[in-house]
Amino acid sequence: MLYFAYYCSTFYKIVDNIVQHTPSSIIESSDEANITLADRVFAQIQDAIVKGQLKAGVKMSEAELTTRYGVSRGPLREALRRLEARKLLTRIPHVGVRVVELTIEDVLQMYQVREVLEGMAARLAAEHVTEEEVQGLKQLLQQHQQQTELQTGKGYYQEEGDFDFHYRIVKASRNDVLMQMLCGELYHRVRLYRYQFSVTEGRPHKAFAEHSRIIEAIEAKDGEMAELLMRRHISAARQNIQNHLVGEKR
Amino acid sequence: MLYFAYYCSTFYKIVDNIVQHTPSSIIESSDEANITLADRVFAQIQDAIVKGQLKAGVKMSEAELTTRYGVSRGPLREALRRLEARKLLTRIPHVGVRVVELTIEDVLQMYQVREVLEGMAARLAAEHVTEEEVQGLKQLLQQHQQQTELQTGKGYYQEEGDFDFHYRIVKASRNDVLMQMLCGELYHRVRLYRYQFSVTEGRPHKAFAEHSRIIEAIEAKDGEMAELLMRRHISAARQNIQNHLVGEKR
DNA sequence: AGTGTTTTTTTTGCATATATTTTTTGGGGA
DNA sequence: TCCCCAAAAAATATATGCAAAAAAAACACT
Repeated sequence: MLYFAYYCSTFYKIVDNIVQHTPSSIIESSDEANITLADRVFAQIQDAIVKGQLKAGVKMSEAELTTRYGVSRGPLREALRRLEARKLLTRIPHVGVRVVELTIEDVLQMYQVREVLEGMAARLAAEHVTEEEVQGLKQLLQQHQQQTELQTGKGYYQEEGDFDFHYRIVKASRNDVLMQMLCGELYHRVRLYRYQFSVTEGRPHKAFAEHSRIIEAIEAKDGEMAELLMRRHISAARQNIQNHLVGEKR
Repeated sequence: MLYFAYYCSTFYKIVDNIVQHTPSSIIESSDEANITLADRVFAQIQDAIVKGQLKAGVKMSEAELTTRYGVSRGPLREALRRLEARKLLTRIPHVGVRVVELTIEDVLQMYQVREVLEGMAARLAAEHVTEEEVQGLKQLLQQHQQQTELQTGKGYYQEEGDFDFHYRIVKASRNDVLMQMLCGELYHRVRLYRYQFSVTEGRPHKAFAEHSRIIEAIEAKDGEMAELLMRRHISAARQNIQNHLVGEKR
């Protein structure tokens, strides 16, 4: 039973933070359906929202969701409350919930916050990273390079892969509060934006080079430099968004 | 009905973020009980946790809570899910929820994150603040001064008043994402820590002087200085905690 | 006496039924 | 034709009942 509790918290980690190593079936419980329905449907709906299967702004009636996901309204509502707390749903009492609609301002603000938080993460990562983690990062980068060169899996690098990179650095920071803020909240909304605006952030090669330098700084235990590079990296992404999206209203 | 929606979102703001201007009855809906029970009990339990009425680590059985707060288990469970999402409760499936227990490491990490986020908030506030907000901050500071001098309301300044100060600066930053992260999540846990560790952060005069200088920098639209001062302010608080608490285990 | 097992009890998880509230729709009047 | 009001329909909010799992207690055995 202690084992059971541990198992559950592990599952949570997998669901809550982006999982890179099993990019296909994030949702399904690996072994048995010992997880509560509320947890399962929470992960399912979150995934559907973040991947754009549930479009922004659409009304999500409870009746429809219960039939689609095969649960009763009790656990469904618990899941909706959690998604609401994550700002993936907006809810009006007695009216219902909708998939959140992001504005350009929201996205830019998210990147502003990411800039400071991930800068901090990079600095801390440089201080606390282990040799294994550095090797893992290098290996990941190599995978990205191959995929970029081959021009296959273009989407992968720009989505899961990118988040994988950032996720690992945050993890290496050894600050759980930071980890939760970035991986448990912001990342989901950032992923959401990519679908809502259907943007493909067309600077993969540049981003790749930036990732490479960040890893170098971390490996050299140069926290100051790692922070600076990471901030520039995210700032560049933000300006890229700003250039592309400002003008197009919404 | 549009009015209704606006009313609700306003209520949310009041409940979600610390309210200073009506420090007594945060929980109760001002007018009528048009708010859902789940929302009300969420605010009530959060308040009880943050104020230490529900002690850290205690098991909270649903049956007990339903009788205490006079709601059925449906809305109660919705509230518990939201509190779980806020990391104020920890939950083990099929076992139950407990009030979160903070470790020293948690608190120090929280202050580390606060340092960067509130530094950013101060910088942005200096860029976006209005004249009215500056006057309001000065007025607030004056109130604190009086209370500090008279040695009355000592508790007020150290709790609600302190958060009020920080809250206003974050609000002046005009970044809603930042606002939500600090006021919607971190602050609750920071408040919680003060009760769990029953610490009175014994540097009120210093903190007061620091607040004063931060306001000056903001008024002068010196974002860089405001950020620096805010970071030092929070860093000092963190080191104060570290000095007092490290050694005492837990 | 202590430990392991089984039974009982309690608690959480889930589904359904009832009650409010909102939305829609239809009718009447200007 | 448009607008307003009322009644019906639909959706959300809440409470209750049932099932399953975990905790507690009683029992048996060594």
